[in-house]
Amino acid sequence: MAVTLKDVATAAGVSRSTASRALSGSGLISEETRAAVENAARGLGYRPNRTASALRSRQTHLIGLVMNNLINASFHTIADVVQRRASAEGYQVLLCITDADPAKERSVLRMLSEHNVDGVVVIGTGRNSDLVDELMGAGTGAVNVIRGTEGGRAPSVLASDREGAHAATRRLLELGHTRIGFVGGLASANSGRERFAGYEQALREHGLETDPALVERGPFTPAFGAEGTRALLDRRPDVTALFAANHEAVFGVLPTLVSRGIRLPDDLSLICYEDISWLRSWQPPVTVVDNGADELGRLCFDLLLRQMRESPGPGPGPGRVYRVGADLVERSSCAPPRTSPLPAPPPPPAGGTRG
Amino acid sequence: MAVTLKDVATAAGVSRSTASRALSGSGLISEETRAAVENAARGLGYRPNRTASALRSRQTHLIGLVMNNLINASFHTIADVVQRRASAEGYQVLLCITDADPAKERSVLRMLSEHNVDGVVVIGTGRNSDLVDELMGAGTGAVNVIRGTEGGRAPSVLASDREGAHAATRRLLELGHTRIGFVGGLASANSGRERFAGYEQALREHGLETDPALVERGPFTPAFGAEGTRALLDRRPDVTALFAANHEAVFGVLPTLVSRGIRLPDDLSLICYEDISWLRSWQPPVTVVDNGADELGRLCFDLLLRQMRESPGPGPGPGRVYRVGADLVERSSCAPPRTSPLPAPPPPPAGGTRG
DNA sequence: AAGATGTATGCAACCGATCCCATTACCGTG
DNA sequence: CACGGTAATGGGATCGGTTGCATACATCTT
Repeated sequence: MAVTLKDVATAAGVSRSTASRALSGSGLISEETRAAVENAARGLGYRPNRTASALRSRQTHLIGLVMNNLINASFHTIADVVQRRASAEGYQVLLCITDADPAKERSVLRMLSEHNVDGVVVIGTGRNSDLVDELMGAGTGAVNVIRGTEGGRAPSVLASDREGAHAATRRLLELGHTRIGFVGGLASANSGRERFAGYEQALREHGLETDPALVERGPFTPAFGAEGTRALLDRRPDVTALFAANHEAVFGVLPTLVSRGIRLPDDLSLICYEDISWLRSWQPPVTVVDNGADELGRLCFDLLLRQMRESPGPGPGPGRVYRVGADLVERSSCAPPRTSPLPAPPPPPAGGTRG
Repeated sequence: MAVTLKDVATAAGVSRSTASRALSGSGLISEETRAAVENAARGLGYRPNRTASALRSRQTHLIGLVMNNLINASFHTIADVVQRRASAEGYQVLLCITDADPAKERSVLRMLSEHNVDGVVVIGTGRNSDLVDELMGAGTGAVNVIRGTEGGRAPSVLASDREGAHAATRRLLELGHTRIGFVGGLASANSGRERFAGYEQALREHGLETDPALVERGPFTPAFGAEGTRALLDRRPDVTALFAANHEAVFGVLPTLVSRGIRLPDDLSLICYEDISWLRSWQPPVTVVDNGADELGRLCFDLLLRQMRESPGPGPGPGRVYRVGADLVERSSCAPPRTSPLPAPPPPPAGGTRG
């Protein structure tokens, strides 16, 4: 039904091989035959069959993008960047969502191998390095992002969670804050652990000890952000600055501050992790740590592309680790500590009346 | 290098055809040969080569997902749902981002055709129905979501923007509001047009005329949401309710209300379009119109699956249009109109001091 | 002028699974 | 016993490009 290379060859009066070489640009072809073939192809509306091409040439121009979910902002930023870079280089992206379920991850990696992808980007998963190594053994490229594998052959592109948290905390200390609250993720997550470590390190370097009463750690949810903030403010009303260590929590932290009538930066200073777009349009614009999600995406695809272009694959040694820096983006949510107490906690939910 | 069907066949002592039938489950196979082949396959770690299978059987088990961007919440919700449903049915998703650029769209659709995808989901684009029709002519399935094509053969799954906006506005009217502000998208976007129409219709049905001073329309950005809200509040301080007609604007609307010390629902009632997760954890939780993004995703994939399972494709008539309802999700941001004026506009940015 | 390079092209195998068709084996039945 | 029918399997073409090798002819070398 569809126009095949054979049709083009016939129309141009050459053999299939010649037509193939003319269109792929490889091999020796006279300028006139090339033109003839190209005209014939255009005239017939020829579309190369990539499946057939992939079968023979062992290049599918497909890459797999394996991630826990599409909701997390860093994840879909990376997905976005990888997709754009890939398509600019003639690769298509197979989107795979695993819900952080190791069994799904394994089945997805098997699937990708059956589809003969040329490369794999694995976001935020330090697991299954055995399957990834197996893929690499078969000549497939692979890169880990956000989380690396221990001892796997694939290179890793990691964020600088500890450094970012350290910079944020130090900035607050420099402004004169000494009672800095931490609202962030559990130690069970790598990023939660690292960011807390950065926070503690900055305090230590400033001669302060971590005060457990100033620390709220819990799941990566807005609900926890709200709850944790409330608890922290109630327990330590003398807190003068807050470090919100992940953007999911921020969705809970900010509304809670608002509902208590706490104004930034006069009543409280706030720094958030990850540069979510709406933190820019917040009143006032919120100072954030940009974890470099764009750069993570760019770098990891470039590493993958390099692997895919080199013939066989890298040596058997463990994959190199690359770091992408985190930047403190100063906006207007930080100031020196306030001198008077925080506004009173909110009045009990009164029905529709106002003072 | 890799284990092929031939190896499995040899190991099991049968021919390639028999091995193929045994593994694919089609055709007549004795129970014992099937078991023998399956054991051989397992033993050798056989992975079917989907590229080869696709070439011969003309089924790639790939579907294309074409969308403007990954950032828009409805879009990535739909992408998420489609990906999950697809992978549950053994299909993989090729992610294509077009930035709403018609030229990119066309090149993406051509690319998908070259990759021989079994189906295509086109989100939020009413264009290029010619290329989509061409795909369908070649036996590929296709579905439009959010926006349909005029006269194209692919079915469309549309949201109920007008009805949703109508329901929201009516709810505010029922509470007794008569000065209801509209902050939303330009008429150049379909959703902007439809939602505004629903707003106007509800007012009309209530015997009210649209007051241009209460309407702010602009780009789908937080910046416009903030700016529009400020302008509207300044122009009409007697406004008692606000309908924020898209979630991008909401990111600007809410902070602006907060910065003016306007409390929900006592000072102002607010309804937002699209059920973004953090509107649930806002203080107070915000009443929203859920445009049914999940259901849009589910339905459009089911329609696609049906097409892909039916042999050739639908008749030549124009594609059917399906509607997914919009639900008003009542939370706590709405109340009867206030009786006293709004709090005064914010003080000029004073440097660090507070009353 | 004969041999050595080099350029342009065709032939045919090939990638790995699928599937039409032929073949064989085995059953029941008139 | 011959014959029709069905179940199970093998043979080999096929999907549509790609690619190694052979071939043909032109150009260059000494």
